Amino acid sequence: MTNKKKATIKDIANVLNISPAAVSKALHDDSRISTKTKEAVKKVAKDLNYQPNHLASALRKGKSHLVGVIVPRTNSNFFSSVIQNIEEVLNKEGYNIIITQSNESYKKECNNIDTLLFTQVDGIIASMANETIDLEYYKKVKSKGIPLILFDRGENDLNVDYIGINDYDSSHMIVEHLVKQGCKRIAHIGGYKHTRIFNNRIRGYVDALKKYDLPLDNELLIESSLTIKDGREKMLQLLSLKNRPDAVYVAGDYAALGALQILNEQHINMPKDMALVGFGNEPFTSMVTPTISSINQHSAEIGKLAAKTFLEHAKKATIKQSLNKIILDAELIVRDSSSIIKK
Amino acid sequence: MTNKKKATIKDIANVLNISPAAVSKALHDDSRISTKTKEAVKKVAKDLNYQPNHLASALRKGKSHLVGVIVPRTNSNFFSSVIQNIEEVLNKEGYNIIITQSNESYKKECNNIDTLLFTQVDGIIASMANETIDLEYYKKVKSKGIPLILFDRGENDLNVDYIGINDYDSSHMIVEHLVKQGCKRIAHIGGYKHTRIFNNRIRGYVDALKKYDLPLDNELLIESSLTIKDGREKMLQLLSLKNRPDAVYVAGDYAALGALQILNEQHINMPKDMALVGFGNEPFTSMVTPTISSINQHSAEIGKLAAKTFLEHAKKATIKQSLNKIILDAELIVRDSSSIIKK
DNA sequence: CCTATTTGCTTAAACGTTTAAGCATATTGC
DNA sequence: GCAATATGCTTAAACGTTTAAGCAAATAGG
Repeated sequence: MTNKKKATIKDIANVLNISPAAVSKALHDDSRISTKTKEAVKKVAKDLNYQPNHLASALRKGKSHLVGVIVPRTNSNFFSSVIQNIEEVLNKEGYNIIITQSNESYKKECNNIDTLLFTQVDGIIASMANETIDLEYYKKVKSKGIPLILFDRGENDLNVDYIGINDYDSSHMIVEHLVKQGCKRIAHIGGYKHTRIFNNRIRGYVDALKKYDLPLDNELLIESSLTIKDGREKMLQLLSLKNRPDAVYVAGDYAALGALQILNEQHINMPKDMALVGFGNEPFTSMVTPTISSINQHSAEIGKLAAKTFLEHAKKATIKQSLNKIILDAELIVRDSSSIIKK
Repeated sequence: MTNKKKATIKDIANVLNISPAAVSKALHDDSRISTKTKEAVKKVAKDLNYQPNHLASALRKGKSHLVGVIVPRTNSNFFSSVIQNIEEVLNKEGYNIIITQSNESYKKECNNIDTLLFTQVDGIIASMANETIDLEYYKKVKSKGIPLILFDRGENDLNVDYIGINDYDSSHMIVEHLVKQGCKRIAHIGGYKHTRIFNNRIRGYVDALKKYDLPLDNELLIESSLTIKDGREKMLQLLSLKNRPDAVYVAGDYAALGALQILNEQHINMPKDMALVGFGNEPFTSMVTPTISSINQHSAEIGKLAAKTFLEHAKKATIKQSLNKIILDAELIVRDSSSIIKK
C-alpha cells in the first residue's frame, strides 16, 4: 500500500516472468494474448496497485488525451454550464480537460494558448475574450494542426468550427415581445460592435425596429462593456434623455442588473414605465426584484456539441477542417420585468 | 510556419551540427554551454518554431508540472475566485492547473481523483463535496506521495494542510452583530453537521447564544442542504413556529436567498420584523432587495495561500507533511437585511 | 503428412527530453 | 612548466509506454 515507487508495467512483467510488451497488450485486451495471461496480468496489476503512466503512453502515442478550454471567466453560469457539459462528454471518451480563464484579457488569452500548446493538448475549445480582435494567436493553434472549436464568441472570425445561438433572431424575438407588450420606444444597451455576437444582436435590434415601424433613434442605441457598473451608467444616460424610452433591451444580464438597480433606486416602475429584458438567463435574473426577462442560451447543449465536434475531429486522422457551424435557436424567458400584459 | 511535424531538439541539433544534449542544456541556460552556442540554439529554435514537448520532459523528470484542483462547483464566486488565485500563483512558477468539479457528489469526486492521478499531477488542491464522509480516496492521494492541500471543506478530517476561515468566530461575529441590532430570538439554518466547517458554525452559534444569555431553542436550529430551495423550505418551517424568531443566520448565501424570497413573498419586513444574515458574500447578496449581510471568506487569499503551500511542498523533495494549517479571520459585511439601527 | 494459418508470446526500437559520466581542450595557480 | 581546474561539448542511458516485426509452437486444411 505505502509503496513509495509507483508500480510499472515492467514490475508486473517481472512478477509473471513475461515481457513488458505482453503486459501492455494484456492490459489492452489484445486478441493475441491468452485469456489466462490476461487474467494473471490484471490480478498482479491490482495487487501492485498499478496505475498506468499517462505521460509515457501519451508521449509514445503522440496524444495527450487532454483538451484545453478557454473561457473569459468561469463564474458565470453560462460558461460553467458549458464547461460541465464539455467535461461530461469528453470524460466518457477518456479525455480530460484543462480549464483556463482569460478574464476578458487578450494578453491572458495568448498566455493561455501558449500554456495549453505547451501541455500538448489534443485540441482547444474556446470562447474569446471581449478584448480579442487580433486573431494571430488562434492561427498559431490551427497551424499546429490541432482542432480548434469556438463557441459563443468568435463565430466566423476564424475559419473554424463554431457553436452558438442565433443572436440576430434572439433580438427579433425580444423586440417582438416588447412590441406586443405595447412598448413604443425600445432602447438597446449593446455589447462591443467588434464582437460578432454583439454586432448580430444590434443588427437584429435595428432590423426588428424597422419591421415594426418603430423609431430608430441613435440616442437609444448604446455600446457598453456590459458590466454591472456600465449597465448602471448607460441606464442613467438613457434616463437623462428628453424623450425617454419605454423599454430597454440589454445585451447582457449583468448590465441588465445594473440597469435594474438604477430603475429601482429612482423608483421607476417596471415594467409599466420601463420594460427590461436581459440576455443570458443568469440565475440571478430570477432572484432579483422584479425578476428579469432574459434569453436562454442553451449552455448545456452548446457544451455537448462543442465536445462532440472535437471528438469528430479527433477520430478522423485527416485534419481536414470541414467547417461545422452550428447555430441553435435561443429561447426567450419572460419574467416580471417585461410582463405588462398579464395573461 | 505550416510545418506539419513539430520541431524537436534533435532538429535543432542537426541544423547546428551539435548534440541534442547540448541543445537541451543551451535552452536551459546551463553554465557549461558557451554564450555563442546558446544564442545560436535559441535563434534556430525560434526559426523552427520549436515548442518543447512537455510530455517528454515531464516523463523524464518525473514531474508533470500540473496541479489538480477539485471543487464542488465552479459557478460560485467563492470557488472561481479561489481558482483564479491558485492559477495566478502557480502559473508564475511554471505550473498549470487542471480544474475538476465534483458537483457535490462523492462518486464524481472519486472519479476526479482517479483522473488526476492518471494525468500524473504533481499535487492536488481540493475542497470536498458536501456528500464526502469516507476519506479512503483522499488517503490514496497521500499514499502516492503527492502533496494534498485542502481548503474550505475538510479541515482536520485528514492529516494534511488546510486553509480556511475561522467559522467558529464568524458565527460569534454574526450573533454579536444581531444582538447589537436588538434581536432576541436568533435562528440558525445551518449546513450538515458532518461537514466540519458547518459544525463549527453551529458550535459558534450555540456558544454565542450562551454568551449573550439568549434562548437556545432546538426549534431554532435547523440542518439544511443550503440550496435555494431548501432555504425556502426551512424559512417556511421557521415562520410556522408559534414563537417566531426575529433573526435568521443562514450558513450559506444561496439558502439565505431562498429565505429572503419567502420573507418577501409573505411581506415580512426585513430587517425590522426579521433580520437576515448569510454566509459567503456571493455577489448576488448585494444585488437583491434588500441586500443581504454576509461573511466575506477571503477567497483570493485562500487561493494564494493554497498555491503557496503546494509550492513549498514541491520545492522540498522530502515529502514530510508538516501540517500547515492556516485559519484566516473572516469579515462581516453588514447590509440592509440586518441593519436595524441606522448610523 | 506437409503446407498454411493462427496463437501467444518476445525483441527491440521509438516517442522527446534530461542528465550522469566522460573526454578533450583551454585556462589558472604556483 | 606542470598539475589542477574550468570550459564546452559528446555519449549513452533513462523515464514508462506502445508497437512493428519476428519467431516458435500449435492447429487447421487438404
